[in-house]
Amino acid sequence: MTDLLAQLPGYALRRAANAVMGELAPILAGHDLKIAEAAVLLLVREQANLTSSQIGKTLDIQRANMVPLLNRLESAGLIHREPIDKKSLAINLTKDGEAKICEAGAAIDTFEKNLLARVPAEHRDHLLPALNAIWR
Amino acid sequence: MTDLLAQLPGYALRRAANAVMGELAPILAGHDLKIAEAAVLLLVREQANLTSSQIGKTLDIQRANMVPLLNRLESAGLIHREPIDKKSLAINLTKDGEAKICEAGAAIDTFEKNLLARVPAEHRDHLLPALNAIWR
DNA sequence: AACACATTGCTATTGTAAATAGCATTTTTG
DNA sequence: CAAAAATGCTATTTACAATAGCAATGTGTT
Repeated sequence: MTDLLAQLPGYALRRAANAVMGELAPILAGHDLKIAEAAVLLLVREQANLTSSQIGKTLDIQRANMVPLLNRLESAGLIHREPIDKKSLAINLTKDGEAKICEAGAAIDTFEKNLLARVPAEHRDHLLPALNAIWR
Repeated sequence: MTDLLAQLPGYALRRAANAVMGELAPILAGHDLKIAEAAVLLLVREQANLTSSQIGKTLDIQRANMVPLLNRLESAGLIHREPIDKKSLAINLTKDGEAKICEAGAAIDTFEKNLLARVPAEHRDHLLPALNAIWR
């Protein structure tokens, strides 16, 4: 029908991302996490002692918006902030945070597998490198 | 560095879409259009006499949100609404609307070409079918 | 024809994510 | 040491999408 729009990579990208995030959000909501929060937890698990601004730079979240995000994770007992020097704070997972991202991570892995399964086999291995080439 | 996140297709999709829309928005803003508005104009140009709800279904925009969008396009003189029956309105481009989407469409085409050019040649032709398989 | 039901376009409101601007403190650098 | 940059934060604003409800019209069934 509207093949015109589906022939524009930009539009397809927009629709695909909306669709996928719209599916992922309720899954993570089942773990009481938002998408951006899960991304922070994954990153913090991989790399210890990151500061708020380092996380923000990596995930493309502005400093001002990191504050309420980290506040929520901290008051949920998932992370803790520890002073590095008199200016910076190291962000690390708590025990609860490790457990949380462990179970949520499993759900994400399943989700990602299902996502890739939707892509025809001949295109599947090209998706990730193509996407990463666009933004990295 | 954070290869973990870049290995998740869902995350790469999110970041790529954000990056691309973040680049497209100011280009369209130069034509006094938002992304969703440009999509409507492209659709309406391709298919005459669509109703608001048909456009909404095609572009995945809710009826309630179609109203201010179409209002803006109409008051900008780009579209006009004409009664089909006593309930429905046909949306069509005005002369100005045709001119607008003609010039904006050229900018979009250039943008899309540049977007594809970023993708390594061996992955390029797989991007669109892979994305469309995800949401269509 | 009469009825229940769905659709259309709309209003009004809410919620949420992201952007902007500014500030005090601290660190870095030239 | 002085100027500039970085850090974490507050407060505000903007943009966007979601929700609920409504009157009018159209559709389908019996």
